[in-house]
Amino acid sequence: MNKKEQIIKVASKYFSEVGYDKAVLEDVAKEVGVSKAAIYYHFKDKFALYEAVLCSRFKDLAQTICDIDAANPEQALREYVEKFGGFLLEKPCFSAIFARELADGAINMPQSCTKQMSQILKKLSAILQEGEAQGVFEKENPFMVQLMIVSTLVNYRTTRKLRITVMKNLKEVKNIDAGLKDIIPNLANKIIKALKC
Amino acid sequence: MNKKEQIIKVASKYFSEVGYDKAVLEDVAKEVGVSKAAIYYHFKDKFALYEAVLCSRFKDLAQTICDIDAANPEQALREYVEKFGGFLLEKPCFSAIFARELADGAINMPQSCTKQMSQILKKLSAILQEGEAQGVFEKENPFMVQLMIVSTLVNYRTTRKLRITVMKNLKEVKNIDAGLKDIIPNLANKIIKALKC
DNA sequence: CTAAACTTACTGACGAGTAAGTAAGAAAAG
DNA sequence: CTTTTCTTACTTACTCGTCAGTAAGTTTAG
Repeated sequence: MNKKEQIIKVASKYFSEVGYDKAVLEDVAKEVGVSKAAIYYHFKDKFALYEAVLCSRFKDLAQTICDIDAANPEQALREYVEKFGGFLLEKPCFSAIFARELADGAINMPQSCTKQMSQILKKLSAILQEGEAQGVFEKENPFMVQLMIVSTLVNYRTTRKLRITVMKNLKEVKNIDAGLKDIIPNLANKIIKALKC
Repeated sequence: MNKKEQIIKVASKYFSEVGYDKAVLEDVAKEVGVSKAAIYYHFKDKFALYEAVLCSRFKDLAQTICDIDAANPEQALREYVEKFGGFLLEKPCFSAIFARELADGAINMPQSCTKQMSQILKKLSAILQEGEAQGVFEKENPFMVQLMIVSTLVNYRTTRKLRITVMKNLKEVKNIDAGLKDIIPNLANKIIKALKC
């Protein structure tokens, strides 16, 4: 791994943990073992570094999603959820970054990333339409379905500590929580069930 | 409305629009028509102002949710989604604030607010358990159900512009999107269907 | 009159970004 | 071949804008 990639990786961690505004390039630099100015050697500015983080992740995610090729719409939708969830498991920093982008309305998201998001939604929309055409799924707003999947997954990741806090306050929900990995198949089942005719 | 409440209201708008870090007290002060120091007269610091915004909203939301009293679990769950969504419609600034808190894992959320969140989840958990006991609903992780409802609703609100951008990129999803108000009953139906035995 | 509710004019910490420089290696010139 | 020049990949030591917070004072309301 070259230095530029090291910078991207460490920055990705900071953007994830503390968000864009609180992520400080001096901290990133120290952890990589370079000076802050070295980061400016490789990236025009802080935002360019953030873009580098975002774009590589969205590119990989879109590729993962567009590679879905299932025998039927139900299986395709299951794979959609599983592939999405699997990606979040594989890239631990991405959930929080994604969740913050959703929460902020993605107003500063580079166009290449919104393009990838469009491709991702296109895939989901195609699955839903095929399901509808085959009489397997009811017609449904793909944006709402997308958010039921995506925001649930990413926020499930980001709210881990919050859930523990909430559980401490309540007796009724003890030992009910699970990790992200465990809810992926569950969520897939629920989304499919919600959509089935 | 007294000055303190005006400050809370305007601050709520800024916290919603640009997030905590980017919300600048000088801007809040100008819009209220006071000096920044006057804000410090009423609130200890910026975070205390944020807490005031958060706590009043969560208190009202928890009250709204805990007042749900339906004849059966299915109706109760429907009301849960409708009341939650209705609250977000009534308090336009709250969705983005809530979404950012979820995305950040609510690590700085005051205890009184996490307490209210616990009460809200307690209500949902009770509805789900009653539904399970009556053989109406399958057993399900209440955190996941909560996020399917809450994160979908709040992020539906925050991603309005993003959805327009995404729609511009795609031909297949034209004229499919809807406002938050329109998806509330739809989401309720889908959640209920997903959970029904 | 007093206390509450403000004001102006700051201070100082923080962090993004930069100017000027250096070291090492590669390429070009003689 | 050796020396000069150029390039890449950094470095230190800043600058400067921003904004949270504050001191000292003034104004307003009761």
